[in-house]
Amino acid sequence: MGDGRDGCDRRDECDGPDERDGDRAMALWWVRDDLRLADNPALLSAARTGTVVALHIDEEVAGARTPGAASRWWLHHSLTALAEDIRQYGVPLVLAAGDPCVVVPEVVQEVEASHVVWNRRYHRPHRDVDAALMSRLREDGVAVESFAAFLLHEPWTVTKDDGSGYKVYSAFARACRSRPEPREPHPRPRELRGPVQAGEASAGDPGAAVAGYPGTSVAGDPGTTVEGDLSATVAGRHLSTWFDADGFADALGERGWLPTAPDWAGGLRQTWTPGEAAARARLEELGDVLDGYDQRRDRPDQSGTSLLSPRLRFGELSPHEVWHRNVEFASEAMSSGDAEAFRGELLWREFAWHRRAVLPQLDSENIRPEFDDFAWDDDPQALRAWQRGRTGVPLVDAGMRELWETGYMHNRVRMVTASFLVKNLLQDWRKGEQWFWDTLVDADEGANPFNWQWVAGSGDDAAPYFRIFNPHRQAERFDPLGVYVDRWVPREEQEREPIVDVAQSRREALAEYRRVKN
DNA sequence: TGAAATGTTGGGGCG
DNA sequence: ACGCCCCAACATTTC
Repeated sequence: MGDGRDGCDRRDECDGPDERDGDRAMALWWVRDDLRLADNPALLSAARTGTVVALHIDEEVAGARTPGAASRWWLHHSLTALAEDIRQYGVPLVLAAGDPCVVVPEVVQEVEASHVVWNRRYHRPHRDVDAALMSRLREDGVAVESFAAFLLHEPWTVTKDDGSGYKVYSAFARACRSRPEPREPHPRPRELRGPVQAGEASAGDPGAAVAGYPGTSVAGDPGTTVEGDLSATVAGRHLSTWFDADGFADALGERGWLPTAPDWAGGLRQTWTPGEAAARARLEELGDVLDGYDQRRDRPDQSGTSLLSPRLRFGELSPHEVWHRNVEFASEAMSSGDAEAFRGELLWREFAWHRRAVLPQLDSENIRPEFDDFAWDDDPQALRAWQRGRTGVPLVDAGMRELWETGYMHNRVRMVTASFLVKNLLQDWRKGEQWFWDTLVDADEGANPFNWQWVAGSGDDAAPYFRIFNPHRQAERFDPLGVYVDRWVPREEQEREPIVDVAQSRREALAEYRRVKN
């Protein structure tokens, strides 16, 4: 674990597919936060190796949180989209649950996989699981490889001269920019083969695919035959389940990731289409977004942000693809400030993960220990009012309602609402972090706790404790006509009395911050 | 990726 | 014409 690389080779740069016709190797692609076909080095490697089976695990990992409710909603639909995409090739997406160190070897045995691949992740509990699993599989004689795909710069590749990591964003960003340009994105696999041939599996009649097995030549593609043992039971189900859209949907539904009573996901459905195709469609609009981005990204009353955060969170797009698309637009007569500002946002995401990789307690412990003394107010009513957008402060309420309704909140409003919870309501930042974790579709183990500690002032290179947003002033500056607030809060409600005196509570927060500092 | 408090300056009203 | 005061506008300091 010391070097943080799962002990594997670096194979970020994949050459073209191996021409190994007749190679019947079976590769298991463990799908995590990389729900895409494009620029997916693990999938590309699996496709070059031979026949591919995909696996997604509802994981129980000590020290790592399960995704929040909004993220589960997203994951449900994005997995559905992915399963559909790979079913075209006869590649099944197997769903399993439990400890990966138990589940993966089981699935390997069931599908007789000779290779296992995945793209690396960076939260320490996850890295420990991946490292343990890798050794275990290798002991069993299984070939295992992991790849870099989630970040432009893996945390341990950006270091100061003494080999340690960065704690200050500006220095980190400078170091990133002085490194070699991130690699170009890989194409989708040119060939992708599953145990069942394309056409058969997606024909809507799983029985036909199963009946054709084994050893049946598939018309139109005489070079390949159906292979694998469909009588096997994978993750408690007959293998044919995973080739069948309905069978897959049933199994996914059993995870219980969609809300039932009440169904709070209506706004999410209206706002988002999870899946790689929709992600790519949005990426195509990046040129429009970048025009004036430097100024407009701060304006919640304008659609000036990229909306790519959940795409990156779930890996529907790779950061490499986003980065290079940005560069492409930047070279097209775009004011360089706009493209540069957007790059800065991508690097901020990298920085959050750079810190997270060495701070497994980032979501639970103050990075600056003096904050352990802070006398947070424990007021469930105030917390509730904040969560539901009933604080009586229009911009705060607008943001919290946007979040509840859509699973998203404009970035500037995130800063304002977070500052308000911590520095006006004096509630512990962890309560806000937990709420965002549960309600944001882009909640990320790196960015979410990192940004909360940044706002609270308890992180390194955080906003200084005295930097307190005045929500009225922020509304004046960034939503001058009240367009954003009007969208989320009815006019008459905007006249309500705030639950807290903004000026007074600010002074109290400053006094408390001053006390713990000394 | 702040905002309030405090300090400075300069124009204009006025005696 | 001059000094004084007020205060807006801007700059600096402080939290």
